Amino acid sequence: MTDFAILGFLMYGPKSGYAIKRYMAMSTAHFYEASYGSIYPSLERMAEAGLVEAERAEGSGRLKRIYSIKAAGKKAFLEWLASPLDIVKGPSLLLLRLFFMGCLERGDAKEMLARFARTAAERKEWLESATDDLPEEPDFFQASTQRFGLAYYAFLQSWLEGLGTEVSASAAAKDERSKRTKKEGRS
Amino acid sequence: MTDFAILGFLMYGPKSGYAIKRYMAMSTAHFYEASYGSIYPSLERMAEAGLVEAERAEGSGRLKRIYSIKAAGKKAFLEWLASPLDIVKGPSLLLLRLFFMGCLERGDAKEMLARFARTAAERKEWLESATDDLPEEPDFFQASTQRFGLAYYAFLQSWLEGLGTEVSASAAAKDERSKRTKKEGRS
DNA sequence: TTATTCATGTAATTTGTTACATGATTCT
DNA sequence: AGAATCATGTAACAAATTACATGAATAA
Repeated sequence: MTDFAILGFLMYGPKSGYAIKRYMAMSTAHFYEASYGSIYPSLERMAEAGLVEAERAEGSGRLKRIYSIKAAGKKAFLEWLASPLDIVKGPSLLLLRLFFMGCLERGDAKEMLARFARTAAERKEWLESATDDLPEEPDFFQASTQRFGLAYYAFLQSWLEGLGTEVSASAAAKDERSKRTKKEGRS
Repeated sequence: MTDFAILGFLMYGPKSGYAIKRYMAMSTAHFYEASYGSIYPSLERMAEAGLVEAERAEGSGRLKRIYSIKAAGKKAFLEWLASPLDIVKGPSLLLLRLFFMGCLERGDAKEMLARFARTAAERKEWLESATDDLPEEPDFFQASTQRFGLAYYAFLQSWLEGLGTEVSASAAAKDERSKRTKKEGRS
């Protein structure tokens, strides 16, 4: 995946490995980010494979590689972009937790749901305020990933809150039932 | 993560590695699944660490290990369950694609969005029909992961469709503008 | 009897992170 | 002069997948 993400950034112009990482941090951090430990080796591999080429920056004593995407790289990237996508691949930490929450007491479970909902709200706020220092104006689709994030966190928050009230409601219903049972037992 | 998922399944009773995999396929497949290559080594590791214990199934010639969770395992599992969670960790293939869709022609992009929306709808249908052969009645939270899946795919589908119509609308607006400009140019 | 399902395991590979090492350049 | 940022890279480790190898039990 790293390879294609890097190629994608290079589609918008030549960049150094360092710059690619900076771009990621500013624009895709909420759904994708790579470390130097994967960026530099990936660039080297792709240079060997002829997908990108490095230009040693002129003058300066220390090596400084500016990579640009080559025709083969563009082809590979566009093929990847158009290839079928298994839309929700990858494990969901959140759902895995949720799946096992029956192992907790109801009170603890409710608290956790509330905490998750709060986290979703916080992430949303963070994303709202993080529209700041983008290098260039994001294009329509780049901006849409931001908007997706906002919509998704909102969805998540309300869903988790809904689940929390359901848990309360079912607890109340259970209390109701057991009260009635006791009464009937006494009568 | 594998370790905790496995411990979670063992919380509901002793199981073989094979059975754990089967359970995953039937109940958590849409957000988490592990391979034998991670399940068996994980069980072995955890047995060494005293989190689980294996019982060789009686009689049968071939070895067959039924694992049960021990006190230390329960403790570790419950700690994990209650630990703070970075709610949306992990890269999103979908958003990465979306981010770079400006590299495509508008028509191709629209088509891709439509395809993604269709995939979401299909996943939803698949999930609806996959409520079939669960081993036991899922509890409230287990069932809620299923419901989350349905709600999420619905959200995804409508969001993607909305984005598609936005693309069309902006294309139409652009056409409008250029038409007007031409007219004004002529007048 | 033959195919399928049950059942366990390993080796190679993939893919990535973390932590470290190094040094140039620019701002204060 | 010193701190922060720019900049590249590697080695150790982690986590998991894929493909393979093996064989017992059971259903057709």
